[in-house]
Amino acid sequence: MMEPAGTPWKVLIVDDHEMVRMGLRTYLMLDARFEVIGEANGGKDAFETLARGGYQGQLPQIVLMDLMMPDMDGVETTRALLSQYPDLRIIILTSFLEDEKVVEAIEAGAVSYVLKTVSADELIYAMQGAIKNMPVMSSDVSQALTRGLRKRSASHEVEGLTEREREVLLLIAEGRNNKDIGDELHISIKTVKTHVSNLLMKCELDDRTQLAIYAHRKGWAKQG
Amino acid sequence: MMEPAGTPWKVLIVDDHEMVRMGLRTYLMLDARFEVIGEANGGKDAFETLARGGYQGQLPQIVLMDLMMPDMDGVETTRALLSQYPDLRIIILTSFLEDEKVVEAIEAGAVSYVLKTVSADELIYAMQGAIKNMPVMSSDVSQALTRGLRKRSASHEVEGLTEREREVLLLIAEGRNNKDIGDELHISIKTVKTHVSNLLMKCELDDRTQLAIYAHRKGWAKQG
DNA sequence: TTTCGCCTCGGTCTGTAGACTGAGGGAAAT
DNA sequence: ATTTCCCTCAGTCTACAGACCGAGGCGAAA
Repeated sequence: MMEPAGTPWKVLIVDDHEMVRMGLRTYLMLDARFEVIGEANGGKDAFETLARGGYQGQLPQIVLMDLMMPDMDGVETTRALLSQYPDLRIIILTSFLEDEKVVEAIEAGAVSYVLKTVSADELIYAMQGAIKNMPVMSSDVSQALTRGLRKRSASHEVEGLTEREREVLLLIAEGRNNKDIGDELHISIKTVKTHVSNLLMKCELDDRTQLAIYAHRKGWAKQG
Repeated sequence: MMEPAGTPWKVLIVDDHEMVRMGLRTYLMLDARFEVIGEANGGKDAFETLARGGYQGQLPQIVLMDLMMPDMDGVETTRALLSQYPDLRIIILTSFLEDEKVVEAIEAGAVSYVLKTVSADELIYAMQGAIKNMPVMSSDVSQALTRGLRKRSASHEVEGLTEREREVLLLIAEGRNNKDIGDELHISIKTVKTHVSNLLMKCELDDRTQLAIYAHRKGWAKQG
């Protein structure tokens, strides 16, 4: 990825909040090194537009991507985009600092993870880092990253449950049914049932209600 | 609240995300009827600045307030501000549509509740409504409001669970099945089902797993 | 006495849960 | 190269869950 002297880096903004897109555009208008070539209000929108040849035939080099979007998750979109366009530099923008999400985002190939509370200066600094493929993260974010990694490695040993089983367990602990869980995890209801059966066997319990209680007692459930 | 002809309405933006503030300011620069006189990055910031006399001695007439902020909640800030400055017109801005939050916001005195996904046009329309003290809400929001009110009125009676229903609920929260519960309480499985159905209706939940979680969240369950 | 709420029980019916069996693919370890 | 583990999915079957219907007894309140 060579910088053509004098040519601004082409930026795509993906966020479902128009006012955030507007704010970002305003940020970047201040800096001649970047040019916003397009906006998308969701992951699907972004993906489809790129598949159709980009914005006025242009492909972005940098993508600023919101994490929480209604149609396609930012992490998921990151994975999808990078599988097609591996040279994209994707920066995740988010309001919340969730340890797991940070890990997922970086795993998905995002170069940086930036909180929406940052100033224009800090964002542009992160974007400059992105060009050089150098992650620029605040100490908050890097702490969350290491915490998330620790949690994950720790939870790998938890009760001999697999990653997937734990995901299913947490959703059960939220009161979701199998159909719901399948939709959430993008797997069939059959597979969900398999995981539930395995959970019941491993935890030596009789039904999903007991699983939900179990998770809450262990403090694994959200807002428990 | 009289409109001085030709004088723009003074707006205060309260949001912890600088890029949202920037976006909003850019929105409002397009409209001469509004002038952003100040910004705050949180509830406390806003409150303290107003207490010190406002922004360059000016007090806002309209406040655009984010709901989720780290230091002081948008609803809380709304309540606090209105108790001091009852003429403020506060519009809540948020990313998420939570039934309860909508109700709380309106109760706190916010004139409107607007999603961050709206366009500049729609926001300005809501602000014009705010001037006239007329709530302008999308159908999404008004539905959430009515849903939230229903839920609340229902949950006020949730203490209207009968003795028997509470007993059944606690047993469900222990992970017992209907047969078990029937044996425990010396009643038929049919009667247990009746109580469970009534519980589901009163608590507005879908199945016994959600009932168990509900009881645990309320702290009603044993060893919860 | 009538009314009302609660508890009790029955039947029917549909949908989901969960057990059980079998099977293919991928990734990592040996 | 083989084993092993995990994730995935299918089909079948039984049991339970829960909705919806109706109904009787019982005690407290109007």
